Parts: sequence; structure tokens; C-alpha cells
Amino acid sequence: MTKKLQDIHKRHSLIKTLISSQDVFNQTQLVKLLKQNGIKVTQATLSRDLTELGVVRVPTTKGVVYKIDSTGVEKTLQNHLSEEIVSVQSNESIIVLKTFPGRAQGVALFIDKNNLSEIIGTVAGDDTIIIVPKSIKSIDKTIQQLKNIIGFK
Amino acid sequence: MTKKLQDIHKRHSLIKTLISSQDVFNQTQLVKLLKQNGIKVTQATLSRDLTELGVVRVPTTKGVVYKIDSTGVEKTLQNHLSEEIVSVQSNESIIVLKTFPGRAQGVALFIDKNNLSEIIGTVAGDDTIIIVPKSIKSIDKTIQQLKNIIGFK
DNA sequence: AAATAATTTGCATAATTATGCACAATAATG
DNA sequence: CATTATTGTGCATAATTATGCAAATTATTT
Repeated sequence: MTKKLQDIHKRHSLIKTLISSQDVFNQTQLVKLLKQNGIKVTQATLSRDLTELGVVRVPTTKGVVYKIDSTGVEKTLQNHLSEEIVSVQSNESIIVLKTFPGRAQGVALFIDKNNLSEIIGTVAGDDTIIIVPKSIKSIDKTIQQLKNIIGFK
Repeated sequence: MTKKLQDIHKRHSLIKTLISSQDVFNQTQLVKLLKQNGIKVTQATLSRDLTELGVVRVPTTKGVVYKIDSTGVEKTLQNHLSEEIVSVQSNESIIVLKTFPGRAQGVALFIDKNNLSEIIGTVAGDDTIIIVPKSIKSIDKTIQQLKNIIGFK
């Protein structure tokens, strides 16, 4: 299942790679670049993709180019964040979040940036994040808030 | 003299103020906002203004909005960039750009951001920038491109 | 597995932005 | 001060991007 979802994810990744590695001046150009990489879509789809990815248009002396929004990295991450998370578990006092290998730091960074009221702090390893709730009494509430912002169901 | 120049500056300032203080979704809206502030210009002029100011278009859930480019503060400087530059010299292989004291970093940053095809890299001190051309054979071309984007005559 | 719901995409085109050109305004020069 | 050069602006429109809608694909439910 989710062949389609993978396709979208793949396309989005490629878009980010392309606009990071070279100057992309318009969406028609991007259509061609994707085609060269075996992905066939129309300008309309790219318009939607770029919006979803939070890609900004920046004017330069050479013309307008697309760029990953520096202030919007989290936004981009949020879309794919749930895909990086394996599980969220807890005992009476601590929450443990498991991610795919190497993703813990990034996910923890995102959690920290959101500065949740119910979370005192986090520590991230390679694929595991330890999350300390404000109070062990309200840990369920903390988990709820956490799942909420990372989009984990 | 330069009543006109002041007008432009005033308009640019107002544009920056407006897009910083509220959501501006398109240039037609901006035309109206300026009009309310006693400045009458057309969309065409605003298109040019926004480019000069380095204003970026950022997609949001509410639609596309204009924003001062966080990484592009220097872009605003472009107008004054040539005023910061003392000289552009070179030998057979390297270009040396001299600026007024303390300005080298900012100017180099600007050059880097423009990602010129003819330039491999730059190193900036306090008032001097070393610029490495793609090839020493085409160094004249490099200098031309460089002067071009920094507006140095 | 069939039926239903939800999502994705292309097409056509609306909406928006960028720009060539001509003219006007300003600055520079003699 | 007249002349020439430079810069800024509007107009008209070209270029680019966004979107309503329908069809197709994928996911969910029964």
C-alpha cells in the first residue's frame, strides 16, 4: 500500500534537492527537471507541491528563484514528521518516542521548538527520544499534546 | 535635489512597514494600502520595488504573503553596496575587492548569495575580500560579472 | 471484495506578477 | 541655462502561478 504516498514523498524530496542544488527560476523549468529524473507532473501539481513544502520565491539579480524557506524548515518537517516516528510509549513518569534511525535529533529539535507547555525537556539519541513531562500526574495530557503537534495518530 | 529619490525611499520604507505589520497577499492589495497612505503607484512599480527590496513570497495556509527575506537583509543593501566599495583590482589569478572598514563581510555575503557562475568562492576580512574566479583564463569575465552585480562602475 | 470516501492530478483558465516600450522626471554635463 | 544622459513610471500585455472542477487513483469501511 501507499505506493502513491511514496511517490509524493519522493517527488517532494527531489524538488527540495533540485532547488537546493541549482537555480530554479520557474515551475515550467522544474517540470522539465523532474522529467529528467523520471518524474512526470504538470506545472499545476508543482504549484501545489511548492506551497505544501513552504518553498519561497526570492528575487535575485538573475531573476526569481525558489528556495527552501529558512524560517519554515519546521513547516516542511511537520509534513513528514509522522513518517519518521515509529512509536510513542510511556510509563508512569517518562515518555519514550522511537524514530527511524538517525531521525531522533531532528524530531526532538522540532518538539523543542514548539515549546510545549506540558514538556519540561527532551533528550535525543539516534533513534530514541526521552521526554520529561511537566508533571507525572498529567502525563496523559502531555502525551496528547505531543502527539497532536507531531501529527501522530 | 533628489526629491524623487526621497520619495522612492519613503515608498520603500512604507512597503517594508506594511508587509511587516500585516498580511499582504498580492500587489494589488499593496497598491491600495499605499494609496491609503498617500502614495499612488501602480502594480507594475510595486513589482519592481519588491524585487529591489528582496521581498520574498511565502506560501501560508491563508495564501501567499510577502515577507522581508530574513536572509536577505543585505539585498536592501544592494542599493548602497557600491557606496561601500573602494576598489576592485586583480592580478592574473585573483581578484581583490577593497571596502570601507568593517564592510567586507557584508559585501562578501552579498556576493556569495548571488552565487555567480564565474566565482568559485570568497574570503573576507575587515576591509578586503579575496575572490577566486572559476578560471584564471576568464578572469576578466569574472570581474565584469562581479562589478555588474555589485553595481560598481 | 464491493461500495464509499478521500486524495491526487491534469486540464483549462482565472489570477497575479513581470516586463518591453514610450514618455516623463530627474540628474549630469558643457 | 541648455543639452544630454540617466532613472523612474505607467500602460499594455506577456509570462508565470494558482485554482475550480472533473476524472482517476488510492484509502477506508461495510
